[in-house]
Amino acid sequence: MSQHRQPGASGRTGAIPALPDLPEATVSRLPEYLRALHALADAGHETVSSEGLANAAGVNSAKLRKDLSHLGSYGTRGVGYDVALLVDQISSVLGLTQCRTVALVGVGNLGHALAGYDGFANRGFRIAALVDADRSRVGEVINGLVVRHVDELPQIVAEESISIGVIATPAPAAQAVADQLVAVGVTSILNFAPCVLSVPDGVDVRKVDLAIELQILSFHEHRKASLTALPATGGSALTALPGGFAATDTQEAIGT
Amino acid sequence: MSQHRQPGASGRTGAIPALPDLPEATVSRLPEYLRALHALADAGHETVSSEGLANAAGVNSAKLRKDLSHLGSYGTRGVGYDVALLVDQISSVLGLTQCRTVALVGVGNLGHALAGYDGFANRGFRIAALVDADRSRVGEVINGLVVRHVDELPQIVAEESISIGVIATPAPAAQAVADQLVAVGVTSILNFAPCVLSVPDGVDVRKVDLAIELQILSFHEHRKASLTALPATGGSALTALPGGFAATDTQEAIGT
DNA sequence: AGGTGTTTGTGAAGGGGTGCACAAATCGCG
DNA sequence: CGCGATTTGTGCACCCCTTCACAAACACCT
Repeated sequence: MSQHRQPGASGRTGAIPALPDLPEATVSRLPEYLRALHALADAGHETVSSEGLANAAGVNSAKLRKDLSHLGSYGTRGVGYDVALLVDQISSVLGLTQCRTVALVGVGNLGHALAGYDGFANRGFRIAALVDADRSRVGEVINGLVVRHVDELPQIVAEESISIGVIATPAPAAQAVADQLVAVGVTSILNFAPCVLSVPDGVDVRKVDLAIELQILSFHEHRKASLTALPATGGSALTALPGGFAATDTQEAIGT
Repeated sequence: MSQHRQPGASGRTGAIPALPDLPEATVSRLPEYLRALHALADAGHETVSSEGLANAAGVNSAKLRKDLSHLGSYGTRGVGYDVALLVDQISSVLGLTQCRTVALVGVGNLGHALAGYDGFANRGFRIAALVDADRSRVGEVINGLVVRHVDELPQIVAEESISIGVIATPAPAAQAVADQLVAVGVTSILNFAPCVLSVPDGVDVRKVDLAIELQILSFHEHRKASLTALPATGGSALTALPGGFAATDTQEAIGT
């Protein structure tokens, strides 16, 4: 967090949704709750207890209740939460009531897969434009979309109201692409390139680095191997590896 | 963290590496430091100051120093850190001195891209096996590897010493695949399927959900739009939110 | 209506992470 | 050899987050 929000700045009662200024940790878990709720709705459940939803989302039930309490009181004591109501509430808070359009830059190996990934459309995102800096790829059709040149970004943003830019280029090209996205008014970027982007204030960048995830797993694997190789100091339960970060913080990040 | 380690259990001086029991937040940042260090080494730098490395990794310099201090004192006051030495140290701590082999399950859209992603090989990981449950895909050659059936996992693990399993299947199939991986002895899983996996203690699962990242961005986008629509109570700066959270987080991992 | 059982919402305690600010340590130079 | 400049390593205070535990609230049954 680069800066803390000033304490009273969000009070502002009277506005339409009255933004509750959610803790960042809560925001990062809301999408997981939403996914679990959709699954429960598909399974026919009309209400869920905090315990049930917490299990489906892989978190502690107390944590779930506190998270939801930040959105307001949408549960009924003795009964639980109304699934449909909660879906609407969380969707609204996340800004998913309107379908958000995404521009994807870089149609290499990874970009190709992202362009065809159906997990986006299922959850309220529409890839509206494919862009690449390599003119030899311009014109190629992927999943019904024509690849356009990165220089056309201004027109593209004018045509479709792009709200998020996804960077799937090689690392050396990423910063230039980010600059171009910012220049045409994009204020949210999802970066798959393994490098740090520098952007002006007001622009959000989230980074996903597939290799980093593997390296973190490698660390734990390494540690587990070292421990089991030791003659067991005094604790006998080393085989079970009580240690654990097993499924907790894991099982949901990107949390960390 | 599902459980805390008992206070004195890790002291155990005398073992070969003397595992320092790193904070989880530090572990999630080490890969980013490693990437930045490689870039610096390629650029010809032999030493870096904490300030320089922190900038390259997108973190605070004090945080970086504290993180590195957990590994031991490998810096020289008044000079900085030896790049090559630090690369070796971090690689060693992360267990990257040996090349780790990965089995990838699910060669659909996403799996296909992961199989061809060169970011893995570059950083010490080798995809040693491609596996799918769909027999119509078995035999297909991707990036020089033949797709094999998931039932062959026992033989595959016997041939290659698999240390990490990557699940890139649709959500409904993920749990069954995880069970099979665990059954053949895999204790680290990277899960791209949008669902919660349940695994026994001792098995680490990290989850990467591309749609969740977009939803988190959507929230901030939504909030920014609501705020700018307001007459601005007092705060004008919206804060870029460059920092992030553990694992897959903003501008640095996942993160978390 | 009243009692009982269930579940939410939250106060409070504790742990962990972050960042400031400074002392200790090292280098280079006169 | 001593001094100043530079940079690391870390004690400390603060803040956020997590978790426990419990009172308040609601539904259902008799």
